[in-house]
Amino acid sequence: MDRRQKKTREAIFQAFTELLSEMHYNQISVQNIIDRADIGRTTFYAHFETKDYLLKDLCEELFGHIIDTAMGLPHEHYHYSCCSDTDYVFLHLLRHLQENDRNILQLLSSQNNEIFIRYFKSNLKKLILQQYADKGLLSASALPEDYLVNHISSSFVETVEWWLSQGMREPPEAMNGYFLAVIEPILNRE
Amino acid sequence: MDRRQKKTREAIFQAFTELLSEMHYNQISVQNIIDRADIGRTTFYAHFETKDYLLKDLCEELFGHIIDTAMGLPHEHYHYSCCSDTDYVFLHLLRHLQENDRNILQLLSSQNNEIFIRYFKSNLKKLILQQYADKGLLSASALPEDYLVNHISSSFVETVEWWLSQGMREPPEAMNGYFLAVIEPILNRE
DNA sequence: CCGATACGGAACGAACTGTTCGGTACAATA
DNA sequence: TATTGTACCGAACAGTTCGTTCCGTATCGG
Repeated sequence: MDRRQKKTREAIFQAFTELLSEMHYNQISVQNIIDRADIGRTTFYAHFETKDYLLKDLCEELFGHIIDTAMGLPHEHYHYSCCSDTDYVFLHLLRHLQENDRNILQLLSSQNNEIFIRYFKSNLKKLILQQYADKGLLSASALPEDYLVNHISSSFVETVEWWLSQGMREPPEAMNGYFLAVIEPILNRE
Repeated sequence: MDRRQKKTREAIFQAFTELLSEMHYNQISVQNIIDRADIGRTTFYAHFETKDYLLKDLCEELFGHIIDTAMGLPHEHYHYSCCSDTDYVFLHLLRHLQENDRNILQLLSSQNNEIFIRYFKSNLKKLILQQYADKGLLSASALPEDYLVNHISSSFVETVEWWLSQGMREPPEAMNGYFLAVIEPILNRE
């Protein structure tokens, strides 16, 4: 990709991210983004059809990246790791979040968190399915599988939200413990 | 309150509710509401400072009403009811929803559901606190109380969301069962 | 019946949107 | 180095929405 193009795209993402942590999505105008990114009006529309598409692209970059690395993780590590895959994957996710990659924490705890929570959750479901469904952990329960998958991914996301709302005082290991404490009793694990 | 005022307010709520079930909140303009409600521009702004405040008022009417009746319920009924309060309150909520009071279902399952889910959840937390915390059901666990309250209210809301996404095929009793199945194992109930 | 007040309609300046056009700066290639 | 394509910029555009103002009319409660 052209250096100029990449630079502009980054500038837009950066400006947009800053604005998102300052005000609500609805209140942000394209003009705001243009001014903050210091680019021409035409340039913005050459990159993104609309503000909604910009949001969509940003979210796909953010959460697609995080979840994909987490999904690829067990395969790389399972030779060295003695503990259960599922335990490790969520802990890895929490640690990854703590590193605040691409300012994802500001976005998740901003006024706009609902937007990002939705993307986060929908990406998580794929991961949950890979982690649990394949192993038959969901099958023995009387509950529908998709109800359980939804419950588990929601519970993880809320754990993260609660973590943020508390100022991330607790270490990732503790949060992983909380999450497993509300999930494990439901699963079919003998 | 003046009849005219009440009538206008209702017309605005009605128009707004219709529009919300047809398109996304962001896409609705004040002009849309005015046209649909068939009122003057000045009149709208005499009632609501902005579109956001209109949404806020609508949500407070909707969820405040539902939760308040549910919170008052056990006191009215506990003389006649043999089953546990907590079991009954959530079942009552589910039945209440099924009756589709004030078209609340359209709103909860529309493109705008995130908005209403948030209000729903925050109102639910009060109810959860009343239902569980007073009885010491949350105390014995190693988990923080507000983490648990958040988890329980989120789980209920997601149960409702899942119910809607399935077209509400299952009866309220089944959904109540699902909800209790993921919550009961965590609680301190002997 | 009368004073208060809620409603309606027209018009306003300001802001934002998405597009067009012509000119400039930069990138890759030969 | 010269050329060709492409990305960027700036100004301007018509169209829409917003929130407010002013004034006349209709309706309410007492």
